[in-house]
Amino acid sequence: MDQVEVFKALSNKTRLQILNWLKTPAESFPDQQNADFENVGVCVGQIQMKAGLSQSTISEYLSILQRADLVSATRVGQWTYYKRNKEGVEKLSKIINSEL
Amino acid sequence: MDQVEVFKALSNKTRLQILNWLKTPAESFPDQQNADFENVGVCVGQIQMKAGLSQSTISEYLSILQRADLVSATRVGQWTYYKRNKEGVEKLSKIINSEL
DNA sequence: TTGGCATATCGGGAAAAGTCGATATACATT
DNA sequence: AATGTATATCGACTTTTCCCGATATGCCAA
Repeated sequence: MDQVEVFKALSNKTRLQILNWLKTPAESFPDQQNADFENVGVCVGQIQMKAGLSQSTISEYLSILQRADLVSATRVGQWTYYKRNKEGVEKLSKIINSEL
Repeated sequence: MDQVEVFKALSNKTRLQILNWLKTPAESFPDQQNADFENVGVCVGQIQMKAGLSQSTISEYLSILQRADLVSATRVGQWTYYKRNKEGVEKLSKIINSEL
């Protein structure tokens, strides 16, 4: 894992917010109450609406977070669901505690 | 504390290295064996030599780390000694564990 | 198979970061 | 006072990031 890439992914207010929303999706996205999105995640459109930036920007932000192993994506039909990647966040936490 | 500013400070290979060096200065700077720099820190020149970038760049990098509360500085005569800021790093660790 | 959504990718303009050499400042020594 | 040394700041240039609109792709329904 490239540590710099992870910190770059976190160097943006909106991306930090997204990660924070995905930590507690039920609270952050109360409108979407159909699926068990605790397991699948939240689709791009919901995140985009809440963030208030353009669709292309949010799509790119999510792939930046994914490349940093901070979220994972699942495609279902025409939707892509993103969820927090526990392992990646824990790895980051360990790096900070052991190296910084 | 501005979280984005902290992550930006960490979004650079050299700055990450510096922080890592300052975690164990005795091992990272074996040449400088006079003072108790465990308490005071390491002067800019030593860090610059080890990093291999220009003096102005390292000076700026150190002030970026300082603004992010990751290091602290002490001026002694014509030298400025930088050391790791335990509190700042711990605060960062807590943010990651509670918000991301 | 055509049209409509959801998402991804592309191209670009503006702003910020990376990095340098030159210069300024501040302290120490003679 | 003059010189030397350590660090900080400035100005400039290049590279990267931010964020958009436009377009492409992939999937679904009629």
